[in-house]
Amino acid sequence: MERRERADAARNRRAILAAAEELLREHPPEEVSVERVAVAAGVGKGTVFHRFGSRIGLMQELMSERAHALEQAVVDGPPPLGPGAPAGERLVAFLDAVVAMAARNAGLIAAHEHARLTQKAGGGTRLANPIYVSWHRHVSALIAEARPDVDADLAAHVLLGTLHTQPIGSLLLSGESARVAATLGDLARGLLGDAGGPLRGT
Amino acid sequence: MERRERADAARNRRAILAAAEELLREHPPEEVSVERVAVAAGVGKGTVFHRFGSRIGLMQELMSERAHALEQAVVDGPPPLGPGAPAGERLVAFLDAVVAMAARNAGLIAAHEHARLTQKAGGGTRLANPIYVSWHRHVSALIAEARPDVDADLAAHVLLGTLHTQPIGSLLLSGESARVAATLGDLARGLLGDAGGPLRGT
DNA sequence: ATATTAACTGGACCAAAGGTTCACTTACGA
DNA sequence: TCGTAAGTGAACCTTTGGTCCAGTTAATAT
Repeated sequence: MERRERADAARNRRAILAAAEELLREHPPEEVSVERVAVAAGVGKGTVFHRFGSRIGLMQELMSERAHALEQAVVDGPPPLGPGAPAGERLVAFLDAVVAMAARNAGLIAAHEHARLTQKAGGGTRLANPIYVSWHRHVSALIAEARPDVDADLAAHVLLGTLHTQPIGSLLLSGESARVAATLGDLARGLLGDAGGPLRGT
Repeated sequence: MERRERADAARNRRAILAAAEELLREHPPEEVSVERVAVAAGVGKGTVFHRFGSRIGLMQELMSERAHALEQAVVDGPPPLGPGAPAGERLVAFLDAVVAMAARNAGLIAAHEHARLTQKAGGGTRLANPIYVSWHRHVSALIAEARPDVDADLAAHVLLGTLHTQPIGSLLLSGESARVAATLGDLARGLLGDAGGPLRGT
């Protein structure tokens, strides 16, 4: 018979995630070692690795929790985020939503990036991050739909990759996410050849 | 009297730089430890740190060598890279040149990024990298000149930060720099509201 | 209730890498 | 030739991601 997760394991898993979340909210990622998370959660280091495989695994689990809501809104939700609106509008709406999410989790994103670079295996492509992949696919598809003549795949990497970048990361941390959303919107509209151009607000 | 660099020190410095360059050309950055560079250069690890201060210091020295030529072309050289051409043209020309340089040194850029994330101090902003700062200032100024209404500072970060991003990095490594240059050009032209829009080639 | 078992646990342990120390050596000016 | 500041490099330190494994325990079968 299929055994489900043991009660104690589930409790510890939640304790670890909560501890990591809290530590990342109050400390820069490079100060949040796996061991420290384990201590804060009241478990041994081995347990953390047993459950999450690696530092990256832990970060990814945290990311997934957060990304799930956005994912649903895109697939099922009402326009302009969900299906139904024109591609251009959906793209801008999605970028807004992603920036908002990134702003709320700037520390976590930085930590994930930190973990990725710290790891040994060179194979640690960002394409191994399922969340990034799904976001990229979405943005890329929207761009291609609106402008079949541009390199949608690459443009999507530029727009999304920005969020993993340090100068933008610190802006998000300092609460200037509106600027980031506006600029990404300008770039996207410009790329799609929107007649209004990058002028915003006017 | 002012003493200049000792002959043996100069010899070792060049040996270290050459060894690092060679190793980075043939191995992914996370496999090129400072110690390995030292061994390849035939010196002790302490010497490397004495000369360059840290892993980042070493990488930055290598970058500077490469960036110097481009710097000159921008300040002194003929248009459209140098002064004289309209801002929009200078911007596109500069992005082309930067992408070309990044393509030639993709391994080095990845290594620098790797070093930055590995270091302890949280203060390791990218703004501590003088080359990035000068590039950013240039791009930002050009954008502001052409379109005073957009957030030039941030747009410049998006355009340049892209080059430090992993998906784009691997494209550069695999020789697809033309795509990268084209897409950055599309984005820049779109942002500047160029009538031609992002259509290229047509 | 008891036995069985597979999953869970956690602290000791390991290796890699950046960085520091310091006694020793050496190039260079006087 | 001599004094010295600069240069050198091997041993050592520390941190951290990750592994090991012997002991523990929750869930299931009898």
